[in-house]
Amino acid sequence: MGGDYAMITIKDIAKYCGVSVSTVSYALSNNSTISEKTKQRVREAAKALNYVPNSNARSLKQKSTHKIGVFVPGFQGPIHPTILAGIAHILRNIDEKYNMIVTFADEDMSLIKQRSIDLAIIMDAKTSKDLIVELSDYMPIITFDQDIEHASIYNTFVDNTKAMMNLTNLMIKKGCRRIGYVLGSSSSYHNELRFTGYKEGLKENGIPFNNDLVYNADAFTEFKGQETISILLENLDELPFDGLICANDELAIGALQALKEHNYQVPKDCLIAGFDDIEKTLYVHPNLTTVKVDWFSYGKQIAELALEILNKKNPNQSLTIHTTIIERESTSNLTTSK
Amino acid sequence: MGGDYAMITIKDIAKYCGVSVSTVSYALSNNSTISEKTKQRVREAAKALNYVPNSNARSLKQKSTHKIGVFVPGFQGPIHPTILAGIAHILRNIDEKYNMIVTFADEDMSLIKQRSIDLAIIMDAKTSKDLIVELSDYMPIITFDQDIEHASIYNTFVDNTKAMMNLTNLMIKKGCRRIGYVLGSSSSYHNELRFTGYKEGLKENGIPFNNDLVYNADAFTEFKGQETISILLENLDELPFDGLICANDELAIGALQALKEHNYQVPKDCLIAGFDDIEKTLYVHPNLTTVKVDWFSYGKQIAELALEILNKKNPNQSLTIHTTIIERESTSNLTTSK
DNA sequence: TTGTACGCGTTATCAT
DNA sequence: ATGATAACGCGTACAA
Repeated sequence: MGGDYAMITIKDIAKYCGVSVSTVSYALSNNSTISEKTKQRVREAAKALNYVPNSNARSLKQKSTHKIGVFVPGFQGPIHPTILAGIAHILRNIDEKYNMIVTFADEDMSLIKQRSIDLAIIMDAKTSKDLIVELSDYMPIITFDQDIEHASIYNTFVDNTKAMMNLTNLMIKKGCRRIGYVLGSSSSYHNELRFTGYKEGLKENGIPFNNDLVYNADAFTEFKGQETISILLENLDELPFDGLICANDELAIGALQALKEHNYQVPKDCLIAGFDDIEKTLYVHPNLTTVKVDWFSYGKQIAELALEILNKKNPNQSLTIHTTIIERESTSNLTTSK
Repeated sequence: MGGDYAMITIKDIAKYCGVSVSTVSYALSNNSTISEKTKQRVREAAKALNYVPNSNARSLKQKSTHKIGVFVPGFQGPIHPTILAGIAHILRNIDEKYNMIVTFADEDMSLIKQRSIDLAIIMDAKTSKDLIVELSDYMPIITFDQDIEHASIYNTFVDNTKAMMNLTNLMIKKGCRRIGYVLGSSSSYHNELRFTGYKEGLKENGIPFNNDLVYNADAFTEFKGQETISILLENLDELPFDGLICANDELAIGALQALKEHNYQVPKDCLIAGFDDIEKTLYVHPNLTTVKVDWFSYGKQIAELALEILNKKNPNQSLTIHTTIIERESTSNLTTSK
């Protein structure tokens, strides 16, 4: 028989202590005009009565909820959980308490418009730019992988291009001279950025870009990676590349499979690398060199950005997240030098 | 240059339309005492001015937030994401809108005590019973795998025992007569319940329980499963069991590995099954029979329970979630009959 | 040092 | 059919 959930208010404390509500309010917010003695009495009463301030009343009055909303497309996969943990880590360790509340991104984003939160972090790629701009009328917005120049919109990015440049550099340093590239889905923004990084990496090292070494899988799946490279190798007597960079790990794992099927050995005959550091990169043989984003650190950076915004520190409106290359067996030394 | 995020209130609409605030409020809530004409005018003004009701003011007045809080230990793994999707699925498809808010379970559960939500779903096993009981003073609480008899606490369970009974029945039906059991971590509640199910399954079929066929891995890991069975088999010429039930999938996968290493064939020489339906059960050979909980459906059931509670329908305070056996190769027919 | 009074935005009661 | 006004719980300027 669910009860009535009686609520204790400062009024109750006032009555209990025989003082006015404002005295209670002042005492609880540790205002210096209240005598230490009454403060003590009020605090004890508050504890005795199990008083907790009503957040709705407080938010209404202060025009601030002390809540940060995170809008995710879903909770699947390793990325979002880790980012959320990073955000929570920062938010837990500050004195001024902020609650992190997570929700599915939906059409209307009502939590924002109804002002249930003070700041929104939109991790959902499907939310349209127009909607984000509209939402920024209500509160500051932090985006992920969007590029919207607008007041009170703060964009965060993974530096895909730089990361792929670094990977290309690595292969060249390892002795590769004919580096192939497997493209992912052509409609993807990431695909383009990563490809650019590959080309810039070559350029930086004075290696001419050769379009014949670019293979378009037009998807980010293991299957397409396998198929693309398999079809290629069927008509060739020898490997056209001594290194192969793939737009993501799935493609690389598929390509690795295709190479094995055609009796080429990695990393003996060619090096191979992917992007994203998915779990499976550890299970394949040889295990796969890849680019990893430190999502936990990213979460922490977002949370710090959020706090700066809320504290009106006018932080930079663009934040780049750095990446690390995870070197594994698939790029240990090349032995054949053709 | 963050702006000031001007807020439009019913006051603004009232001014705009030249009516009083109460008229606006009535019009927007479609009260029958307001003429159709002014309703129309007010609605248009609201749309023109981009009016959205302030949820804090509304909650303060109505003593209800229309928000449901879900407290999770983390977002890792396949279970919680799926449950959340199930909850969201129900909450999206009702006319009376409720927002789902997800948070990490922390020490103080301030969102509850501050009345930022109307009902809490606590999915975190670490939250103490005492705290849950305390929290139930503030609002209805739905728990997971707890057993707390108390007003306004609603417990939900997976029926581990029944599931394991069913699995034992299946093996017996397939011809097994000497069924072994691998225990998981002894401190786990689930471990106990599942073991009970195994014993009851035997009993139901008139097969005496034999403690020599119980192997204690004392953990839920693949490694411990492998180790436990491997050590066992080293000192034996033949298999002591013709079926092996493991307290979870990790253990079963480890045990499977050990059997292979000792040149036993599954399911030819013995059947094997696990519990949880983790993804890897599909990748091992033979792929693994297991017990699956339909977490999406569970999420839907929780959400429906929540709505019944909020609508004062006085639902049952205990909800059992059912399971399904997923039959795969590891329990196809036994061929050797010793 | 403490109390009175008002406002935050909304809804609901009571007049008009 | 519409408007004035009180109330929700809290915070704070001002008065005492």
